[in-house]
Amino acid sequence: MKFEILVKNFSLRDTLFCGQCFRFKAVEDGWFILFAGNNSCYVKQVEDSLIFERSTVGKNFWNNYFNFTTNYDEIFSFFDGDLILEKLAKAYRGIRILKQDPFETLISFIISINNNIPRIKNIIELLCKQFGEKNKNGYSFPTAERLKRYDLIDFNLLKIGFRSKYIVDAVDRVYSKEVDLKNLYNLSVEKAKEELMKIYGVGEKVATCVILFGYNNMNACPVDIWIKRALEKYYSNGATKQFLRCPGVAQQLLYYGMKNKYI
DNA sequence: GCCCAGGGAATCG
DNA sequence: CGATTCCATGGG
Repeated sequence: MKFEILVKNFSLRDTLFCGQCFRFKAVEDGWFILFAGNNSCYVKQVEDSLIFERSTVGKNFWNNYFNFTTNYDEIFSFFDGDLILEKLAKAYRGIRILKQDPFETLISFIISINNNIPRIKNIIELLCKQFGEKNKNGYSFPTAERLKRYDLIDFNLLKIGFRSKYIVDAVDRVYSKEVDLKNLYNLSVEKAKEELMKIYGVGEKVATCVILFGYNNMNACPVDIWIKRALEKYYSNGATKQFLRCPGVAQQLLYYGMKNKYI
């Protein structure tokens, strides 16, 4: 399928590179191959137009995935009065928090534990190639049903390392619905965290990433090493009221700003 | 050889 | 409770 979505104050590049998602690849001439769950497309931004080709799914899916129905101009204006967030909001106003698939987000951020982004991307790509289903642009992200067929030894072949046992436990609990991922929408951060942290290997950080990136709960605020550094540097007296108006986006701006050495 | 990466569990005081 | 240590792997 081929179509176009008109966008305003949006940056495909910043949205993809700001560290929230892992399954995309720059091809040529500004095009990206983008995967989300079992869907995929070729996508390219030309000014205020987002062009899709070879999409496996209609434009409603991507409209939702990119969160285009949410007013981000308003969210960024929440930060007025906080000098750091103001500066970041101006530079990175094109960022959107994606609405990713909860299971894909869960497994991806388990893989992210004490790991770096290029390696996380590699492992996830291998995981899809090994255990996903082939489609016209590549491979789907394997479902819990599919991953249920494999064990520690299979995952270790992908160099997942000590995280393999965490994935096995996550697949078990999701498949058995002891942790029912469909029930976590619209829960408070604390309640959702309580559920997700039943999984061996899922702590505060991974849980809040799933709640933010998989359930689009803007109150979730994952704290990794970069956010820790940013908080020490700029918020040693605690978060500002502006920060607390949208912790999810504030956190994403700080992460991207720190990694880019922009702040 | 060292240190680090979108951390978490186990152990110890 | 907080602090420390171990966990696999690859890049710098």
